Amino acid sequence: MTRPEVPARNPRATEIVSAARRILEAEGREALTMRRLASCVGMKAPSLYKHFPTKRALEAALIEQALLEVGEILHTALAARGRSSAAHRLVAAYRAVALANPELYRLATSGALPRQDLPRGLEEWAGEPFYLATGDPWQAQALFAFAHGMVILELDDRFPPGSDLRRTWRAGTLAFVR
Amino acid sequence: MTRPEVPARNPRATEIVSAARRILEAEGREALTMRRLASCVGMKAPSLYKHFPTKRALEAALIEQALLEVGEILHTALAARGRSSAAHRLVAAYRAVALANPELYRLATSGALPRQDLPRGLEEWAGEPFYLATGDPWQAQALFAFAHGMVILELDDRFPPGSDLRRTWRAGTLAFVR
DNA sequence: ATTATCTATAGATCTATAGATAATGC
DNA sequence: ATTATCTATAGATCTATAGATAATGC
Repeated sequence: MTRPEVPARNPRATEIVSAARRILEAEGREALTMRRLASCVGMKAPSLYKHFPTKRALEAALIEQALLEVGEILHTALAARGRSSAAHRLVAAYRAVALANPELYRLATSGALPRQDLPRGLEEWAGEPFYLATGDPWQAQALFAFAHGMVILELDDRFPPGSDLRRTWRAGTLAFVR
Repeated sequence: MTRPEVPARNPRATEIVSAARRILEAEGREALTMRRLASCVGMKAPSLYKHFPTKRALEAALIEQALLEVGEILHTALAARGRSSAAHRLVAAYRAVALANPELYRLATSGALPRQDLPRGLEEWAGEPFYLATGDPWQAQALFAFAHGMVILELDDRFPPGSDLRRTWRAGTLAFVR
């Protein structure tokens, strides 16, 4: 599978998406309003609608970025062929990219995916490394579910305080490798 | 660990929580507003504040119910000692209770837990079966992360259409049992 | 006396559209 | 001529408080 083409955006739209991402990461999803975003790029809220038809479309652009970056990192990790197993490299990369962009990760993975507004094949391409690493669709989905569960529980601070998550990641990944 | 005591609530407060749960399951988290809830129990929104100091407190009451029910079902599944392994019984019960109450599950597991507003020890008691089933804290957390990941991805329709999730659950659970 | 309820309202938001005006590109 | 912007505003919400009034329990 080859990295899907994403439609090019003009500079202003690109700037808007960057600003949206900064607001999202700095202040969370609730803070990302059309007014706040507009003021961040030096315009008024109604003007944003010349660049994105709805707020959903803007969020879809952020999700597109997230999937592209995650896919890129996972494919790279898989291709690295280090001394650790493919599954280990994969989940380590997955955790790293998610924790580096917690709010973007949350936005991209919680709730329904706006598949209509996303480039065709992007979702599949981003998830492909799990299939390549395990060679089995069910193992792949299960490993992905484990990784997502770990990340989202970690981000939401759902594990008992003082948990050694490094060991938990290892225990889970080892289960799949054996 | 024994099931923690939860503070008793008077009939009116109980009725309010039940109505909140009905709204939540029927129409989702967004629909659960103080006004909508009030009208559902035949009062005006400001009157609710005589029973719950804030909306967060009301949500905490719902989360308390969720944790109690999940804990109950998991402990029961573990105690059942059927022909399948403890881990298999556990995740099957987990999936069943979550899918039967999808919006409540989402409310109880997404975002930070309002630990201040929950009975002491409830969270630990609800999660205990994972520790009992695996006998190892890291395996327990990893199995829990897998189960939560599966459930939330399933609820959010995140798996490719036509996925045979029964097989995915089996593949993941087997990984931990071996 | 206490409690549960009401009305009225403060004080904030939001997303999105209509229509006018300024700037840009042929 | 087209595009990007603005102002003004429609049309909805929300949570939560203040203070008045009715119902209940001693």
